[in-house]
Amino acid sequence: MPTIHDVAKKAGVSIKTVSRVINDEPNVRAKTREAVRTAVKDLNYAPSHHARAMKTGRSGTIAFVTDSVVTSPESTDIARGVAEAASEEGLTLFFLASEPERSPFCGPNFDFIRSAQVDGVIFATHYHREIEIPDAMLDLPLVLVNCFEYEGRFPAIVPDDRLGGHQAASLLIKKGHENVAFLNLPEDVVAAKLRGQGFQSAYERAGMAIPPVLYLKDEQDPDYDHDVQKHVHELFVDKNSHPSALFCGNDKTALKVMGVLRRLGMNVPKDVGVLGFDDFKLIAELVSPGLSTVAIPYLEMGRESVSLLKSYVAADAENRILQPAKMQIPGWVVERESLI
Amino acid sequence: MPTIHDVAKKAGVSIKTVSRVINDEPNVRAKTREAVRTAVKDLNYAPSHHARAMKTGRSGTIAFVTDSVVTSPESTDIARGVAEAASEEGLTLFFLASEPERSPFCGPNFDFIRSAQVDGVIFATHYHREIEIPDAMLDLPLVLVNCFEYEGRFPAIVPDDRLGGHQAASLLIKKGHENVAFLNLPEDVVAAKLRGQGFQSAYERAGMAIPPVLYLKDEQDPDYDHDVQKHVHELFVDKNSHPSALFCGNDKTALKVMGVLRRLGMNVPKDVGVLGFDDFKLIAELVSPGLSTVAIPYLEMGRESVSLLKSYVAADAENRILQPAKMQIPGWVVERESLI
DNA sequence: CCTCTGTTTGACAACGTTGTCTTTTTTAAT
DNA sequence: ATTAAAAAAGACAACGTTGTCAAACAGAGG
Repeated sequence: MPTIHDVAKKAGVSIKTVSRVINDEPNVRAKTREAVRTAVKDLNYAPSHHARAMKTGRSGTIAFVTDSVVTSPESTDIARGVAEAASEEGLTLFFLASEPERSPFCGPNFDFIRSAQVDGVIFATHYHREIEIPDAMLDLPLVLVNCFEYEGRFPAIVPDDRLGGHQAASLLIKKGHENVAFLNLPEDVVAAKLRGQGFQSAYERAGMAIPPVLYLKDEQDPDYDHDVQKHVHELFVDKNSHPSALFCGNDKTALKVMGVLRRLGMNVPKDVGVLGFDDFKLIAELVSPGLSTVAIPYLEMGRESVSLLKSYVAADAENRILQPAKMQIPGWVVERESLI
Repeated sequence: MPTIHDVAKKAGVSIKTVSRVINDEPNVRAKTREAVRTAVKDLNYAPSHHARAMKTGRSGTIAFVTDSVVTSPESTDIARGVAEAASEEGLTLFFLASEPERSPFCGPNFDFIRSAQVDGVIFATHYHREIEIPDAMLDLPLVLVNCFEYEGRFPAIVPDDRLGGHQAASLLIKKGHENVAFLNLPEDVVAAKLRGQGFQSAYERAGMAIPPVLYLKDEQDPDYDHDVQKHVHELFVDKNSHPSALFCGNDKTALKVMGVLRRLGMNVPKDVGVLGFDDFKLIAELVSPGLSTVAIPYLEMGRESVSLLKSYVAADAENRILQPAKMQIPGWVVERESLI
């Protein structure tokens, strides 16, 4: 690899002049600039990232830390958004995986973040939840995506799950569904609670009977399939309450539910409407009938985190402090064929 | 951020001694070592990645370049495998996205790879294809995943698509399906050609009539849905050839096909069997009936690429040359309920 | 032609490490 | 106690940049 010295020698100038040219600094004669440029081309010179970072203290890199390596649809979209936006902003991404059990900012990851002088950090979780961040992270611009800290010391970008539940309910109400049920995510999940609240509040405000919210087991649970089946059977067979529509905690569950309903001899959407959550297109668009669902813009949340981080980095450089805020990102309803 | 000098002063030793301790070098007295260790802890010292990389020439980072930011199931699994394996090996990942149209190793990405002194590069494509690599990349250890170079100058890890097609056909034959059709990927795709060959050769060897291979339009094509429908209609309505099973180019297509069949009033698997390709679990496991499909271990391919890269980096360090090889990774059949 | 600006260029230190070599200290052997 | 050898510790340069400051140069006005 050629260095700045090689370029300087080839162009017959000092290294400082080369430095000026490659950084587009003023006070270089056009002719000199040209000479340096050709030398750079000829030698195929690329300035050393490390030397630069060491001298200037900024590396032009940000660390993207995630608690599960792009495994859920949400985390995949967040990662995509972050990657795309970073690339557009000229930032390079360090991709760090944290073991889900441990705190994301301890051990090798944390050491690395500190040693590598990253300009900032984005931490994303694969489901909406609260997390703990060690004090040491206060030194560095950090943006949270799909998670938040209780004390609110860091800016966070989270989906507005309460609104999402409300939107789902509003759609159901608009379509005249009075007898419905919500097959929600597990109760200990932040999103589940919020969506449940939003869902019920919409029915309450409409002056209608408040529909039940049922909590399913975790998707990872080996009993998950059976649990879904059990709940659907309870509603339609045991209790025979026959709701006219089911709102599901996510699209995957919705698909499972549709399978169970079909096996019970019921037609979706004619006999029962089904409404999902997340708008995971790969599923929602593919299945027939197409799944109506509440969309959450995870990709845009990822993108937003980069531009938010940039503003924090900029503030940091000027020794200003930006008040961290929690951004609740609204979703919207996507109507396909599974609910009429 | 404290530096090695701060630690040295605090521990009352020279910087070189600190360096020895943090690098686990010998010839340091236990007591001294302990003193340094506590100073490191107290000051919360982390050695500068950049200074180190500059001095030693190795950065402990590898660049993961992909032509589409984790958008297809394959690329997601490859990325996961790479990320996991890299983390286990103590390597840190640079995540670079290349615009699909342009060569992956030009422009900012390429410059970055050169300036950042990465120890090696992994390049993955989101579908199996041939690519061109500029000569300049010969300087650096580079492993290709899901793609290959015509000249074979770089090691490549690709799925054994011919075998995959063969395996699918063998299963169909074993189950007694004589009248079948292959709704393949678009003809210009490498994988399509190979799978088609493997598929037909199995029937040929069995001394049976060679079934037709039909090529679908690209999934991105706005006419894709219609194209799938057209082909299925042709087989079952127009020509009335009524195959007993359909082998599909990927799981997504298989799902579409199942939808069309259902609308035609046919039951899967009783009236027609359906076989997919890729074993994209999110789809294959979720849908009912569960989709039988040919699994390709993309995750393991990603993992493998990291260990392969490591051996190339090691060889490079010793000035040895490893002969690049194309690894054809075999898949296997996963039987669920869509084919009897 | 000389001086005074203002522009262009260069010399050198510094960033935080590790490698090389030297010096000091300890241990072992006489 | 003396000496040789081995072990431990340190001084200093170097990696490839950029920032600071000083030097050289060009152009304008007298």
